[in-house]
Amino acid sequence: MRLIRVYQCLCDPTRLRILHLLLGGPLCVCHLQAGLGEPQVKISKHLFYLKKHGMVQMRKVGNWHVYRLPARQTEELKANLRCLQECAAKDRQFRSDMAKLKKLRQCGSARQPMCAPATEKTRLVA
Amino acid sequence: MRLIRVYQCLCDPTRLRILHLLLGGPLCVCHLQAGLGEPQVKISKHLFYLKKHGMVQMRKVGNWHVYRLPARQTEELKANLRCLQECAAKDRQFRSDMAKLKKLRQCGSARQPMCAPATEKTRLVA
DNA sequence: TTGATATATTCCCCATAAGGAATATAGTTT
DNA sequence: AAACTATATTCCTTATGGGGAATATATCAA
Repeated sequence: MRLIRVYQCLCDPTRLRILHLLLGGPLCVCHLQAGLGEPQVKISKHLFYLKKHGMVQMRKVGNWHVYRLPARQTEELKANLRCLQECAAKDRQFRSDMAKLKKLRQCGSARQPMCAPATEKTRLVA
Repeated sequence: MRLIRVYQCLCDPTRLRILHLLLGGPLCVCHLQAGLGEPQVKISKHLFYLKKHGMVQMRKVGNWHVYRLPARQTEELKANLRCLQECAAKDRQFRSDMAKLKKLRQCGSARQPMCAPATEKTRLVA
C-alpha cells in the first residue's frame, strides 16, 4: 500500500499547495514561500516531510534549494498528481497561489533564481 | 479546499480499504468486518469518521447498518474515487479484501443481509 | 573575514487521531 | 420478558504531526 503514503502527503493544505505549484515545474523555497504566503519554517518543514516520503526531490543551486516532483514516479503517484491537477483547476486557493507565483516570475527581483534571466547556473532541468 | 477533506479521509489504511470495498456497492458493518479482518471497534470508528466528513452515508436495515458512498458526490470526490479504483486494481491488499468479501457473499451464512437471498427488507438501493 | 541571504533544525506546546477494552444501545428472536 | 445480534460509544493511552520562536548551517558577496 504505497498508495497510503501518497495520500498522507496530500492530506495537509500546505503540502497540497506546495505540490500543486510544483506541478508547474521546479521551484526554490523562497518562491514557494512567496507563492503560498506562508512562513519559511512552515514551508521548510513540509518540504522535509515530502522529501522524507519520496514526494519531492531537492537539488542545490548555489544558495537556493530547488525542489521538484520526483523524476521517476510510481503509477499511484502519477495518477494522483493528475487527479490533483484536475481538481485544482477549479479551486480558488490553488489558482491564487499560481497567480502570485506567476506575478513573481514576471516582475521579481533579480536576486531570485527563477526570475533572473536564466544562466547556466540557474537554468533548471525539466 | 474541500479537496483536503477527501484526502484526510483517504490517508488511513483502514479507511481506504473500507472505501474501496464500498466502491463495489453498499455494505453492512459485519461484511466490512469480515472483508477487512479487523476488529469491530476499529471499523465502527472509521465509519464514524467517514460519515462525519461526508464520505459515506448510512441506512438502517433491521439490525444492520448499511453504509455506502454518498449518492451525490462533488467533482473532487468523484475524481478521487475513480483514481482510487484505478490504483487499487493492482494492489494485493485491495484484491485480497475483495476476494474475501466475494467468498463471503457466495457461501455466507443466511444471517447476513447481503448473503441471504434478497427480500423486500434486505434488498439494497443502489 | 565580515556580513548578508537562503534554508534547515531544534525545542516546545497543542490538537488530532489511532487503537484497544469495556460498556452501552437498538433491534430481533424466542 | 429475556437472550441474542449488530453496532456504537466511552475511556484511556499513545503516537504523529502541525505551528511558532529561536537558532544553526551553508553559501554568496564585499
